Parts: sequence; C-alpha cells; structure tokens
Amino acid sequence: MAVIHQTQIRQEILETTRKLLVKYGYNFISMRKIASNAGCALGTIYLYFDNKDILIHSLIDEGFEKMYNMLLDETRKYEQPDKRLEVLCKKYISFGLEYPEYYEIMYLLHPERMKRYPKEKFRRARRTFDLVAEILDEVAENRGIMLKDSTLISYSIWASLHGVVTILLARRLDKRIDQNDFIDNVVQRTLRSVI
Amino acid sequence: MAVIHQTQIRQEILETTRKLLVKYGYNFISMRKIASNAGCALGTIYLYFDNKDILIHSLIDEGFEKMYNMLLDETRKYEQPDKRLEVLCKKYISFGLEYPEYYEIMYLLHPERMKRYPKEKFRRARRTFDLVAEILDEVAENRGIMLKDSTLISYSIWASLHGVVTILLARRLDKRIDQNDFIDNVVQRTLRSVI
Amino acid sequence: MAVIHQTQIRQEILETTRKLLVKYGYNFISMRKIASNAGCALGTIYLYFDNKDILIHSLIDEGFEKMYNMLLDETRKYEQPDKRLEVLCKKYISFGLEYPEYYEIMYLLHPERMKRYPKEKFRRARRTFDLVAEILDEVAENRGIMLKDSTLISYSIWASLHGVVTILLARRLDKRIDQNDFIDNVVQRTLRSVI
Amino acid sequence: MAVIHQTQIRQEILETTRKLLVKYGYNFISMRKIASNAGCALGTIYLYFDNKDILIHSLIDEGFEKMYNMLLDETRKYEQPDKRLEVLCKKYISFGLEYPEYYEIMYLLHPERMKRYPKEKFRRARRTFDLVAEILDEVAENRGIMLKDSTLISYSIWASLHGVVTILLARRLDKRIDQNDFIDNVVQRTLRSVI
DNA sequence: GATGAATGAGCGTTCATTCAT
DNA sequence: AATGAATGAACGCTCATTCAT
Repeated sequence: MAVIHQTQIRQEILETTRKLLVKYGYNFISMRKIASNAGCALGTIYLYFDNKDILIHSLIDEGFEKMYNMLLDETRKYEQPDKRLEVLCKKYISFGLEYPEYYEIMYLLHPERMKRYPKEKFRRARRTFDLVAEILDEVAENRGIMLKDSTLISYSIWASLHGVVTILLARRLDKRIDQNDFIDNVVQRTLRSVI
Repeated sequence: MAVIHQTQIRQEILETTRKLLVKYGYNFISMRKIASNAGCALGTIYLYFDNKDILIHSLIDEGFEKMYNMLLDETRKYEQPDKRLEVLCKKYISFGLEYPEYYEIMYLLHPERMKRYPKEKFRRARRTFDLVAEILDEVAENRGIMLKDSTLISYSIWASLHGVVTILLARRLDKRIDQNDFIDNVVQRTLRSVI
Repeated sequence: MAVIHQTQIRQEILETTRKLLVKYGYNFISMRKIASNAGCALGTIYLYFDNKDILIHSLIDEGFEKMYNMLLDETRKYEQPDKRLEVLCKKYISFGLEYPEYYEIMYLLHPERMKRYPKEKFRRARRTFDLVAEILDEVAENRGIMLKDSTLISYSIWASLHGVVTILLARRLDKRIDQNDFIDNVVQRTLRSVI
Repeated sequence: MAVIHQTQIRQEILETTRKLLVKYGYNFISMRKIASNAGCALGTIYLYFDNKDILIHSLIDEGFEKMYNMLLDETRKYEQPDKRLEVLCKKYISFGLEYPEYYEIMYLLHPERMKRYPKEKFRRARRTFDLVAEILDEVAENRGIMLKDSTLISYSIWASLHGVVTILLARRLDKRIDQNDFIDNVVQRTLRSVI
C-alpha cells in the first residue's frame, strides 16, 4: 500500500514537472511551482528526488522510454522496409514537435553541464539508434545491397531529423516557408540519399 | 590611449562572455561571473553594455558577421558550383564546432529570451541562407535544371547541417563513431540528395 | 503552534519596519535592513509579504484602522458636540506624534509610490473624514445653523491639523516655541473659525 | 574670469537639479542624470559640491531665499495690514504649488535624516516667520489690540498653510472637493481666527 | 512519511563616489 | 580645472535546499 502511494506522488510530481516544462520552459520552473501544482508540499519532492537535477533526469529517462515505444509502435504497423524507414523519420519529428518539453531536456542539454547526470543513462538513448540501424539493414537487404555501416548512417539520418526538430522548436524557420513543406523536404531528401 | 583602453575592456568582456558561454551555457552565466572572469568590477560591464541582453546580442551580431564572412571567403575560393556547395556545407559545420559559443547563442537561444533583440538584426542572419540559395541556383543552372524553390531547399540543407553541429556540440554522438566520418556522411548525403 | 510562530515573525517584521520608518524614513529602509533588524533572513520577509509595497501597505492599513479606532473611542467619551470636535482635533494630532511611522506612510507618501496600493483601500482612510463631517454637523445643529458643506470644512480642518503634525514630525518648530502652546493655538484657532 | 566661469557651471548644475527634481522627484535623480542634463562631466559636479547632499542643501538655501523674496515682494504691494496678511497666506500656498520641487526639499525632509545638513542654515527659513510676525503685529496694532505672542501665532498660521500645501502636493485632497474652494476655505478660516 | 517555514547565496541592475589623466 | 572610466556596495527579489516538527 505504502509503496503504491509513494509511486502515485512520485508520478504526480513527474507529470506536473513535464507540464510546467512545456508551459514555461526549463528556466522558469521552480521546485515551489512544481510542488504547488502537484498538490504536495515543497519538502515532499525531496523525499522522491534528491535534487532538482535528478528530478529532471528522471524525466529524461521517461522521455527516452516514451520515444522508443512510440517509434517501435509506429514502425510495427508496416512491413515494407522503405515504408518503415519513412514512418520512423516522420514519427521522430512529430514526437519532437508534440513533446517539446521532453525533446528539449533529452537532446538539448549538454551532458557536461548536467554534472550530476549519470552518463551511463544516456545508453538508454542508444536504443533508438539501434532501431534505425535495424530498419536500415532491412532496407539494404530488401534492395539487395550491403550497408557498410548502418550505425553511422543511423546517426547521419538522425542529424537531419534532429536539425528539423531543433529549428522548429527554436522557431527559427523563416516565416515564408511552410512547416510541412520543410519537414517533407528534409524527410524526402533523407530517404532519397540513403544507399 | 583612453579609447584603446576602453576597447580593451570591452573586448575582454566580450571574450570572457564567449568563453563562459562555451563552458557553462547561456543559462548559467551571470554578470557577476563575467565580471570576475574578465577581471573588472560588476558595474564596469554596464559602462559598455546597457544590460545583459544587449551584451549577448552584441555577441550574436559578431557571430552572424563572422560566419557570413567565413562562408563567403571559403566559397569564393572555388568556381565549380558543386564544389562551392560542398565547401559551404563543410565550412558551416566547422564554424559551429570552432565557435560553439557563437553557435549556441545564434541558433539555440529560445525566441522568448530574444524578446529584446531588435528584429531587424535577424536580417543579418538571413544573409547566410541567401548565400546558400544563390549557390543552389548555380548548381541547378550548371546541371541544366530548374530549382522550384531554392529557399526551401536552403532551409532543408540547413536542417541537416544544423543537426550535425548541435549533436556534436551537445556531445551526443556515439563514441564508436568517428566525428569526421559522421560529418562527411551527412555532407555527402546532403549533396547527393539535392536536385 | 506553527500559526502562532508565523504570526510572531510577521508581527516582528511589521514592528521592525515601523521602527525603521521612524528612524530612517521611507526612502532609506530596505528589505535587508528590515530583515537584519527583525532578526530573520531576507527571504523570510517574502514568506509573509509578496513584495516591499505590500509590506508597507499592510502598515498603512493598520495605521488607518488604528487611527480611526482611536478617534472613535476618544470622541465617544463625550456628548457635547464642541467638546467632541475639540478632542477629535487633539487626538488626531497626538496620534500623529505618537505613531509617526504610521503617519508618514499614511499621509506623506507620494502617490507615485502608492501605485500598487489598491484604491479601494483608500476608502478606509475616508472614514476619518466622515467622522469629522459627522461631528461638524452635530456642532452646526447644536448651534442652530446649517453647514453648507461639512465635507469641505472637514478637509479644511484637516489641513490645519495635518500641518501641525508634519511640522512637528519634521522637527521644524522653532525651539523658542512650546510644542503644547503651538498645538493648543492651532486647535483653538481651528475650533473658533468653524462656522 | 575663471570665477565667473565657475559660477556659471555651478548655476547650471543647480538649475538642472531643480528641473530634474520637479520632473522626477527626489528619489529618481542621480548624479549621472544631473551631469548629463547639465552638460558637464560627472566628476565636475564634485568640484562644486562635495557630495549629493550638499548639492541638495544648496537648493534648499536657494528655495528659502526665493520664497522670502516672493513673499516680501507680494506683501509690499499692499498697505492695509489685513490685506497684507491675506496675500501673504495666498502667496505662501501658491509658492508651494508652483515650486513643489523646492517645497518638498525645504519642508518635507527631516533635518535628522539629512545628517550632513548644517542645522544653522535652517535659520534662514526663520526670516519667513519673522515676516509673518511683523505683519501680524501690524494687524494687531491696526485693530488696536495687543498680540501676546506674534511668533507663536505665526507658526500656528504656518501650520494651516503648510497643511494645505502638503495635502495638495501629495494629491491627497478628495476629488469631490475643488482645490480653490479648499485653499480659500483654509485661508479664510485662518484670517478669521487671528485675534 | 510528510510538511512548509526558514535560510542565504545568487540574480540583474543602479548609483554615489573616487581618481588617474 | 575638468574629465569620465572604474568601483563596489546596495537594491528588490527568487529559489534550491534544509530541517524541526
């Protein structure tokens, strides 16, 4: 019972933090605001998270988990390798745009500046690349060719997708350009260039 | 003499800010840290910059100027359009890696933190895209085709290059992958996919 | 227990602020001086008062309340209208001299510094004038005359009383003149001139 | 020549300070603003005034001088004692309203809080009261009575007039009351009550 | 386990004053 | 005599963290 209760408060804190993160951004959330929005006392947060960094890190973990599951679910819907790769790219971008709060803390914070974040946790992020690499191998096999280094290409593809997301999240796309055209162009270029 | 001295301190403040930006990131620099690292009093900064935003904006301006000049100089060395596009891409990435402090504030700062930034200054940023679009038109002309929208493609290319830079600056590239291979792969994919 | 403790610190802050107001005046008190004199941390003040203005406003409220009650209590002791008016005048002055800290912020603060003061609270201040007007009407009725405008005369009387208080608080009365003679003279002139 | 020049800058500084005082109020003027508005360097002010307080004090001196001269000029226009007293009262109030910047520093600053102000300078202020007392004596003589203490009555009258000015400067007069009616009522009450 | 009052370092900014030139 | 760059204490305020209850 007690354990269940603990988990409930913990989850409530995490969810509230996520909501505040999307609403106000990383720099404008405070432990006070989190506590009052989560409906618990300020001190209570510290029972579940040693400090603010660790709370944020927990969200990062959640984010990697959520993204991986979403990409996996989406790609499972299709069988054709090229199609699987296409939906993977599109879903990656839409995840970033749909969950900017996750995306920001997952990919925009410098690991070196997050001194208290255990670096081995970033390994969890790697699962996403393994998924891309896997699908790339399928694509290659399907096309009857050999990919020299599907991991390298995975990261290369990621660069383009990540570029799209960060540009859009930072609202740096020129107003004269349609967001969907922009996304489509990058995705098509990316698919076209994979050999 | 006095003027030289003025410029020295002003430059010292700008350089210190740049260094601290690399080291700690935008969110964790303060006027106090800048002052103490620059070896001047807190109030002295305000003799040269009206407020923190304007100090940062001065760096942004410098960054846009520097980047544009570097890209222009580099592309001028070559005549062949495809070559010009290639060195443009490579130089863009190397600028980002060489001047991370500029790159961060130029392209990663959230618009909400740029509220005080005079909008007309963003035009300076656009010059880079104009340069890309211009070279793209040359490439198309050279290949005897018409580009429907070189501006859209400029931004699309930018997304890939920007993705590379941000991944590398955030130290998110898997250690098993060679940084130069990564850069080359993205650049080659990018060039290959431009039609 | 906790509540009592809360109230104690809150009261300590209010009292300290009052003392510092007398000693240094509105312009030279700071949250830091208040905190150190109240024996608490700077941040603690903000647990009880959202900002400096609200802290001052709380004192203003207290002052209006206290003054009104004192005047009401004093005038209730007497029945004869002229006597009631006389004690009202004298009590007004003695309130000002006894609680200079209240008086200063109640009546000497510039409107520009009161911008955050909720305007409806000024109504509380008006109760004092209503009391004067009321007694003036009694005086007139008692003398068998009609006062054309008891509100105007209330403010006119106030001017004289306020003048006395501010002169004495600013220590501007010539040393050769006895303070009590001064007060008596103004009060007698005031009473005599009311028709 | 040099002396004349000195005096010119000194006067420019004093005038600028006065203007800024009326425009922004005592708390919002700074030595920097004074210097830039006076068209001299910041350091130059310190050649003529040891510190900010002394600069303000010089203005106080000017104010007392100016007020005395204005009251003297005005009362000299008339011969009839009661009339002379009336215009004295009215001029006093109109001086306060016309030169709020002077009035504020002359009469609203606590001498104790102006630690560096030489107290003997306040004696200059006394000339005004001497003028009132003088006219009061004329009034009494004219009416064929003896004033027991014209100095006391001078201060008593002053209290009423000072009350009017401070209420109006602090914008504390009820909006429903006409300012001129208010002034007239106090002046008439004051004149009527002088015996 | 849960609370929330209390802390104090830190923030961006202002400003009277000093002093080398 | 005149300058203005430089200083550093002070301001109002925020916030992560601690700890007695």
